[in-house]
Amino acid sequence: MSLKESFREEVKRRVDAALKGMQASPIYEMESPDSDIADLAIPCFGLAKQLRRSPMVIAEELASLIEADGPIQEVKALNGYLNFRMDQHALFDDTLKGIIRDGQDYGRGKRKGIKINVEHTSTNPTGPIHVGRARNPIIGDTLSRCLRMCGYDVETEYYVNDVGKQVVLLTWGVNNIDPSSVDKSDRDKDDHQLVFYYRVANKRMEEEPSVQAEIASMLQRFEDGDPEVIELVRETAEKMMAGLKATLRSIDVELDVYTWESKYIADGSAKDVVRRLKETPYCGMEDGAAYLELKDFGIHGKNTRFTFTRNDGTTLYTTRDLAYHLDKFGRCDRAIDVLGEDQKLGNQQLIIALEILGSEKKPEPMFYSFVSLPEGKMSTRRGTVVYLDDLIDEAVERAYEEIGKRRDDLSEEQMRGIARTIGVGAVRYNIVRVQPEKQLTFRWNEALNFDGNSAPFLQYSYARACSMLRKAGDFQPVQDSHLLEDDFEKRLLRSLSRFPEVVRESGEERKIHAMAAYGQELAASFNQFYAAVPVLSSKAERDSRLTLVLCTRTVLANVLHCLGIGAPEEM
RNA sequence: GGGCGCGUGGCCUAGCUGGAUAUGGCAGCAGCCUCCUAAGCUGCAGGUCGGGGGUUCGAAUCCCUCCGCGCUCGCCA
Repeated sequence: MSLKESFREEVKRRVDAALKGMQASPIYEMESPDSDIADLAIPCFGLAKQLRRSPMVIAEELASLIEADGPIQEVKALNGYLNFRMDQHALFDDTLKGIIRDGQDYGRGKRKGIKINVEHTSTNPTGPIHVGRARNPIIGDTLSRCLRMCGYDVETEYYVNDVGKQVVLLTWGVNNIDPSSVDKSDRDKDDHQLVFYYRVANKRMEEEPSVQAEIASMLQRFEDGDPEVIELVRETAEKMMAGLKATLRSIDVELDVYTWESKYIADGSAKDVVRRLKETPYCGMEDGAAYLELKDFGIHGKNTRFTFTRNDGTTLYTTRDLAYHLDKFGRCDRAIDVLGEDQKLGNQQLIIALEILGSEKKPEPMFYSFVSLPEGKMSTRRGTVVYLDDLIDEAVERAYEEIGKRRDDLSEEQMRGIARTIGVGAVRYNIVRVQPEKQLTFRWNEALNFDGNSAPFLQYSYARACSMLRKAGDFQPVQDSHLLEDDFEKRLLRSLSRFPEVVRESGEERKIHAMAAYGQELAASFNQFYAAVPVLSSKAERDSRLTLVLCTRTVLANVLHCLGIGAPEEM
């Protein structure tokens, strides 16, 4: 049990005993207020009714009945609250020891032996990743890292939609449109080149009935299993995917598994799902198409039908998605899907259908709202997009300029390397710092913010700590906090002690923005300490303070690691 | 129209399983490099927590209602 847990237990034990002495039933809340007020507080308002006395009086009475010793350093009544302070030095010593002992594993939860599959990104291979969708890989990757830190075995997976009209349309375009009639991207990446074919193909399909017919027949041949068309589509999708993977790599996102949707047609599992669904009592037919009636499952709206075959018996995306999830469940204990908010209804239907199929596992969706532009929604088809590649380039370039303003002692290569770390970090942090369900409007000046609540702020603090430790040379770490008496030092120690709880919250409750907020808090505590307390020039306290810097560096590194953001040793 | 989500200082945001003066940041103003990286630090200013009802000792938080924004309601993916 951690020190904080045993403190909590002890408080509970003593409050229970005191209430018993007052002939009151021990029904009360325990909360953690701001750390400058108390470590643990019990509001006495609820007890006031029971005891027919004012909360202030009750708090005073309880305070007089409870002695401060052991893990409890102080008991105080204030404003109708009974406030407890834990033995700070015990906590601080414990924190320092823990960080020095565990290093990069400080805050890591116990290995759980539970395998979680996190599916994320999964954007259609019809165009480059744009900022509207960029939340997906960044949220997915960050969540995966936080879950690993919690002690789960995590596998990340990209579900490639290589089936259906969109990708066939693109394939038609690539193979039938005269390249000289298509705009060229100045970026030498297949996803950027190919998207122009996609746009032209879309336009021509809308305008020319002959093109529409051609694409329809191609789609038909694809679904009939024509190897020639399948090969062509696969080729195009592979090219697109190579571009998408390169983009992901540039923001330090790599996925463990790529699963192609066409697999579930080829291996017959999608057909199998159709067969099984048709045997259920919820199945109905309309004009030859099979559907599930979901009105008894809490689905509202005009249409409670979940159609799972076309009238020619071929499968739909949702059918294959069912087969995919059943397959995935066989490979993990839990499955988390990071999805755009447009998938909400579909996902709800998917979960019900899985239940009808008798699946014991359910996917756990995590939704995010789309990023829009000030002038409206982003659209690959219309070309009203900001591409992630362009955002990254711009961010890295900006970071490079900033380094140039500050440093003249670095090589070109060093500057480029640091610029990349900072630029990419800034973009990732900016997305992860807000709750996923908040709708976001993309603005260049906000996306490229390097001050305040930003990745460079955390990175700067880390680099600062590194620099101090470099200058300090060898020293003996002091795993004892008795020389750290300053308020700035105490606040920093308190922040450091909170990290394990933040790991738990970010993974277990899937609040990855809590990790970002914590990083900001820790960096701020450190910078304040830095400004107020001399370290290298101090005498008796030097080793103690250097230990504090060392521990801060370790925890900042762990935070940045959870966020998937690089930790530059200088900047 | 139905469902789901969001609405917090000029802008972004935390808090939302009810509790003490509503958290940070950006932009603004005023200071701080003879000391460990000023991408930093200190201070000032800025709030009807969308509006209105209700529940409660207590509401940003729960309930009702209205308003605004987003997503969605395909034999698309």
